[in-house]
Amino acid sequence: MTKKWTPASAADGVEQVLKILEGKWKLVILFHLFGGQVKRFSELEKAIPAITQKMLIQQLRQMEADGIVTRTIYHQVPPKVEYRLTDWGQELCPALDALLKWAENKQ
Amino acid sequence: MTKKWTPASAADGVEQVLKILEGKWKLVILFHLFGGQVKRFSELEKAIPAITQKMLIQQLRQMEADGIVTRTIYHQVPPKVEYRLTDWGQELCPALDALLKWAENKQ
DNA sequence: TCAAAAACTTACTTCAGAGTAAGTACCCTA
DNA sequence: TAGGGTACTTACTCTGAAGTAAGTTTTTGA
Repeated sequence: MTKKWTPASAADGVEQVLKILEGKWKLVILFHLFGGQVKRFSELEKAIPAITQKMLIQQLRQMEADGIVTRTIYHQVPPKVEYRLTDWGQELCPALDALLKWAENKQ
Repeated sequence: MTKKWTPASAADGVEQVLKILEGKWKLVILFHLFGGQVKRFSELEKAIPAITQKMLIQQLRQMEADGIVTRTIYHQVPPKVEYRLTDWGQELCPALDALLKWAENKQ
C-alpha cells in the first residue's frame, strides 16, 4: 500500500532526504564511499583536497547520525578510524542516479 | 552509452540538481504543480500560507530560470499570471519518488 | 476621486552554515 | 626530550539565504 501524500507532506518527506544530502561536502564524501568502499579519515582528506578537517569531521558525524555512514575506531597509535556506508546509505545510489538521469534529459 | 563518473563529477552532477530543489519553498511549490496542475500566483499564496510574496516570487523566478516552471501572463486588470511545470519539471516526480521510497526503507 | 484587486519590488535585518587558523591527545622512536 | 603521525577540537569571522514590512503599478467601478 502506498502512502497518501499531500503536496505539503510529500514536500516534507523529500526535504528530510535533502537535509541528509545537503551539507556542503556530503555528496562528495558519499560518492567516495559508494560501492562498499572503506576509507580512513586521512584518505578522505587526500581524496577531497579542498575540504578542511573541521568540515570533514562535521559532515561525517552528521552522516553517521543520519544513519548512512558507519565509523570504526582502531585503538592504535597513531589512531586509525575507518568510514563506510551503511546498507541504507548504499541504497541511495540508485535514487541519486535517477536524479542524474533526469538532469541529462533536459530539453 | 553511460557517462563515466568520478566521485567528484557525480557529486557535482547531483549538486546541480539539488540547487534546483534547494530553495526553502521550491519543493512545496513543485508538489502543488505536479500532475499538470496550473495555478495563479494568488492560488499558490493561499495554498502555502506561511510563504511571503517576496519568497514566492523569488522561488518561482528561480524555478523558471532553471527550466522547470512556465509563467503565463494575461494582460488584464487586475493582472493574472499562471504557473505550471514544464515537461522536464514533471519528470522530476518519479525521481523524487525514488528518494521518498528510499527514506521509507530506513532500517 | 478614491478604493480595490493582483502581482509584484525594495530596503533593511537576522541567523545558521561555512571558512580560517590554531590547538589538543596519544604513544612511539630516534 | 623532542618531533612525528593521526584524528580530531575550539574560537573566531564572514557570507548569503531568508524574513519583515512597506511601497508600486494598472484600470475599473461606485
